[in-house]
Amino acid sequence: MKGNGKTGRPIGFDKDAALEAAMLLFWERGFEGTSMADLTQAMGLNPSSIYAAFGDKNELFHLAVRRYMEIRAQYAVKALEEPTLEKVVRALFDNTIAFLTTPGHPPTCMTLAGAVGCSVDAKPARDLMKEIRKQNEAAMRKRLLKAQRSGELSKDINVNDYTRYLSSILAGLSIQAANGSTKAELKGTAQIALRHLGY
Amino acid sequence: MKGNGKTGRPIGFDKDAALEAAMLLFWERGFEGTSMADLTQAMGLNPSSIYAAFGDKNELFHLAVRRYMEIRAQYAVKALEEPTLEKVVRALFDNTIAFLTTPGHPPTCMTLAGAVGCSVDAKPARDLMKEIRKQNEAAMRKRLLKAQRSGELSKDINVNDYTRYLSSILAGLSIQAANGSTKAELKGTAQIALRHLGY
DNA sequence: GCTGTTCCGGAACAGTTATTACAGATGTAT
DNA sequence: ATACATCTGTAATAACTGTTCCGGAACAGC
Repeated sequence: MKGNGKTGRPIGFDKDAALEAAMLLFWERGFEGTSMADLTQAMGLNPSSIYAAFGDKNELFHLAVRRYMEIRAQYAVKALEEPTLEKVVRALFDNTIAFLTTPGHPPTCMTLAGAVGCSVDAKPARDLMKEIRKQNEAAMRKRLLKAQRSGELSKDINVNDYTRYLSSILAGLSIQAANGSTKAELKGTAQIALRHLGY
Repeated sequence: MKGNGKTGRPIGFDKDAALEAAMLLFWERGFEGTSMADLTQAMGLNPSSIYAAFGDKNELFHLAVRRYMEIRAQYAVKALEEPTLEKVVRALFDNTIAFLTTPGHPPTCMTLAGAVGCSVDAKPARDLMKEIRKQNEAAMRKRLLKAQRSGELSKDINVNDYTRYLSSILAGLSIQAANGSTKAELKGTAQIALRHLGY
């Protein structure tokens, strides 16, 4: 890592593709359930190449999660950018369900599959998942506060509680999907949620 | 396992206490995050004693989960036994929150901490968790169907969707608690949920 | 007292874990 | 062409994985 990168033998593989493969494997098996041997196979690389390009397992996991957030989890960010509160909430549900039922990746949030219960060694990974879940919630809260200021959300409502409520339902949907619920079933669940929310 | 158990050296430890220790460890660290070495230490037993008394790691996990369901997770069963639908729903939230905030054990459902994402070796454990989550949901559905027959729940409501909706919120609360939410925060969340449910 | 059965402690097992060392290959810059 | 920097493949590392084996201890029934 000390060179200027303009000399020496250049890297012989697609770094993005390799990280994508690692991300998908971590997503499916979690941090602890994914071994370096699994990763070498899925990424098509030797251990040394992985360590040189991405660091150790923890750093690789970090990078994989970052990639997940930037490429896969933008549906939530996009939903919060909708102009009205109703559109925001509807988009949150629609996008989440579309995300959870997209073929080619596990039907769960990586933040739940990554690590919930885990060994002491994997605690950093678990804390990272927790941190991201809280960040997502904070982004939602920010949007709901804005809606409250604009009058779309009653001033009588405790935004913190309301945020946690919404966040809970969405996390619950992820568990539902992991349980094997179909897209139609998830939509039915969301419809009831939306009705109860007044939409 | 061939003897009649009436002869030979008797067991020298409290089987229930040992299983309780194993259950707590699995609850906190999940199936994969808990090693046999961890278990021998927590249970205060040698490997041979564990294998003789409980079978291998998979069987021990099964027994631990069974103990969890019988001793720790009865709050959900009890809630469903309430006489009216409103009392059932209120008890589901109250009991769940009390459960999640009880000191002495992790602030999550074992069915979520046990295994969500995991290696292929741990798939049986993950499937067991999924199976139990679905069983819990089936019990809720049964109670809601009864409420619909008695007229407490509108016939226009799709009970399957309604069950999944309730189940989702409760699972979401468990994630909330794992995120570090306090009892007061969980109660605030539940209050909004109850209001939206019409209570 | 024996005899038979079971349990206990600890070492040993083969396989896997993440990680690194090393030799050779492959490129760039001069 | 030569020197240098980096990457790649393989093999080794030490620690840990779940599981089993074995000598001896501890009990029940006779």
